[in-house]
Amino acid sequence: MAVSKKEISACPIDAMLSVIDGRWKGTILWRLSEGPMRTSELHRTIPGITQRMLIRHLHELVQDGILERHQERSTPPCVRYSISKYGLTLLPVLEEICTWGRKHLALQAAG
Amino acid sequence: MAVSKKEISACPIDAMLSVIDGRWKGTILWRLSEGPMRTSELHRTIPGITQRMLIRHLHELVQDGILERHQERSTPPCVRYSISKYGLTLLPVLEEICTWGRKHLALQAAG
DNA sequence: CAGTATCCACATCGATACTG
DNA sequence: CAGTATCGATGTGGATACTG
Repeated sequence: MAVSKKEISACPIDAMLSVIDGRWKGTILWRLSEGPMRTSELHRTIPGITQRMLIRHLHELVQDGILERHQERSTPPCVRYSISKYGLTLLPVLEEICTWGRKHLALQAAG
Repeated sequence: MAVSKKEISACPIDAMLSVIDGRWKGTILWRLSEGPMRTSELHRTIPGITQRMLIRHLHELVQDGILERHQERSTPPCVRYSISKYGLTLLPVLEEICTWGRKHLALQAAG
């Protein structure tokens, strides 16, 4: 869109959507809601995602305060991502979204 | 995105987001939650939206069953849009999204 | 392993002009 | 007034190769 959702927007709905908007962010949060994970682990368990998009989305989520990045200084490097305390406040909302979405899919299937 | 959110997706979150995704859909639903409105009325009260995008989003929302379109056969034509019974089930979720978004904006403003 | 750099494809959106 | 058609801009994501 011409006005990127990344811009500062006065609309609270857009503000929230901008955080979870992105092809894979929902899936990423879903996986991480089960516990911290390494980058490569996420990469393996999310079919179809490219490394570029994975890293990109992870960093954006960190930027927004939703995720935390823990790096163990070692060779080769080991980075773990987890949902931050702030990110936890997002999960109930995602649940609601998911619930509605499930019903919507069921209705679509029914015709 | 390459895989359009309009595609049939097995992910409930994407399913819900695809319904409200679109530069202006949040705002449109917001306005219509206060009551039915004519196309021109919406056009006037949503600053910056073009006629094309307004109509486009309205029709998509009708397609998804969220809105209802009432046409009075007259010259010139008079069309009113309102939130459908099904669309009403979406509003509480939008409220949740909005609430979280408001807090998020407040935090951003705080730094 | 984690992350970056390029390059490209495509969907969405905006501007404008037009129709019934 | 409600809606369509056309065209161009651009943002987002994908493929691939590369670095520390």
